[in-house]
Amino acid sequence: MVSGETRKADDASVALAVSTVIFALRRDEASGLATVWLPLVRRIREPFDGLWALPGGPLGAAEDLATAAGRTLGETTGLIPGYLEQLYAFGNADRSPGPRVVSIVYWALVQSEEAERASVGENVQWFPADDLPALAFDHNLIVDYALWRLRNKMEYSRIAHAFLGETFTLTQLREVHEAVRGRPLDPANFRRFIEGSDAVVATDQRVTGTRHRPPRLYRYNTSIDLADQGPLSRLNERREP
Amino acid sequence: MVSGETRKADDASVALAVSTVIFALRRDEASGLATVWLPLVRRIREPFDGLWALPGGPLGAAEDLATAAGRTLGETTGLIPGYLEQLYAFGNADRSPGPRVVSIVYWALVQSEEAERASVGENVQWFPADDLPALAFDHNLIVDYALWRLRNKMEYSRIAHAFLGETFTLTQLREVHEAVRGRPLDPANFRRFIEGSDAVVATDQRVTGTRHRPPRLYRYNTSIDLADQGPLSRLNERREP
DNA sequence: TCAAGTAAGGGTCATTACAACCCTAAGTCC
DNA sequence: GGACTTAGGGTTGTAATGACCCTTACTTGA
Repeated sequence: MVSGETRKADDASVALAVSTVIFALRRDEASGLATVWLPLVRRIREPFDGLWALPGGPLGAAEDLATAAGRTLGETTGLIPGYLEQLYAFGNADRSPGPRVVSIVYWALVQSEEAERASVGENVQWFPADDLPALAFDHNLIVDYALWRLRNKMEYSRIAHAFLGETFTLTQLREVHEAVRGRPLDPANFRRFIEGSDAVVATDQRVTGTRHRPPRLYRYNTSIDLADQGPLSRLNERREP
Repeated sequence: MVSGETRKADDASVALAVSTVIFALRRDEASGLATVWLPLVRRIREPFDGLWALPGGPLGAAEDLATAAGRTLGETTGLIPGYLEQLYAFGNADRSPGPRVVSIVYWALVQSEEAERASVGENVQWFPADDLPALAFDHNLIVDYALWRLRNKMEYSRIAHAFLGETFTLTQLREVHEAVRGRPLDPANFRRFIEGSDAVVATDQRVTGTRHRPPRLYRYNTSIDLADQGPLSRLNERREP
């Protein structure tokens, strides 16, 4: 008959971790097509010593969850995401051998240029999101879910610009959608769709030096953004069958 | 450079709680219209002593998160939900005075008849979801978010039957949608929509004793359900702007 | 200097989803 | 038997979407 907010868990050995699935796009030199990649971190202790895992770490004492996700991501990979949203809390009793771990997982997007700059070494590497090796814990499941959320959300939301810089052409924006959704989109229809939603604002600049008609540069319409995540805003989710 | 899955939080005083927002429909005697209600539990200790709060409790040592949500819900309210899904993990550092609490919140639906049977007393009461008093912690925010998720999901998903019994008429199903979405729906269009999706299967039974043409009873098409929650199934979410 | 090549950017048209609306069917009630 | 009520089926107009076409404006190569 009592709300349990302030009771402690009976078993104090439940550890709380925060992890982040962060995506960037990479262009394949051969085909010219972009695909979705993510950085993973090699574990250097048991369990799953030597396997690849999501970047993450423990929750700081006075730290919000999203802050912890950003901080641990930065500490392990050096990346600063342009978009960050809670994905799911994974806490099945059998998801980890040894002591019980509940992971609150975030998913994030980062610009390609930013991704290039980030530290990569023996213990941090980028992998193609739909062709991963066996990961530590239930992290394959987590990545699959995050990838599905990304694809789903790309269809109704305005997150694509988090993969791009300040300004971009509609073709670049279309290529982001094509990379995530995995199929080509009609350029004319895409243009009409984007300009119909006021997701984007035309600048008066154009890209010169291409071998064709110079495309106009666009900027994201930040007057709609406001807050973009979680329970504070209703701008961020929509459907699934 | 290390995945933090098995490290403990620096501050062991972070408590992990599981709470549930559970909705049922109630028909207003006067207007005949149904609205969304939820049960709350009165707190009997500090902080927020005497205020109403969501049912919940601590996570058991070897217990999955959803199991803990169902268990604590049953212990405090006696309700057994027909639908249960994770909502969000609330963990802002300032969401509770005193020791740090991270709450993993679930949302659930229960049949009206089941809701009637459940224990109600001085410390458990039902409230209309749109018109709540000031609740303990950030629970007003949580309920608002859950309500928004319910309304959103009702538009693309097949969860409405969780408010109803084994069999039901299309008018009953339509009234559920109307109650949640808060506006009347065209009966003919609704019928076509539902029969077009194979969400529902006609039985050969009809309801007799009404003062009009006897309506056919339907049953939900369980061959599509399979799993319905979380990362294990892709059947459960969709859009938001 | 000019033709070929390429993507930008604007348009049309057929198909489809959906909302508004109408009409008949099949019971009960008086 | 006639009025009343909801079930349940149909039609029509409109908006959204995909497939496709055409012109524009630049670069490149002959």
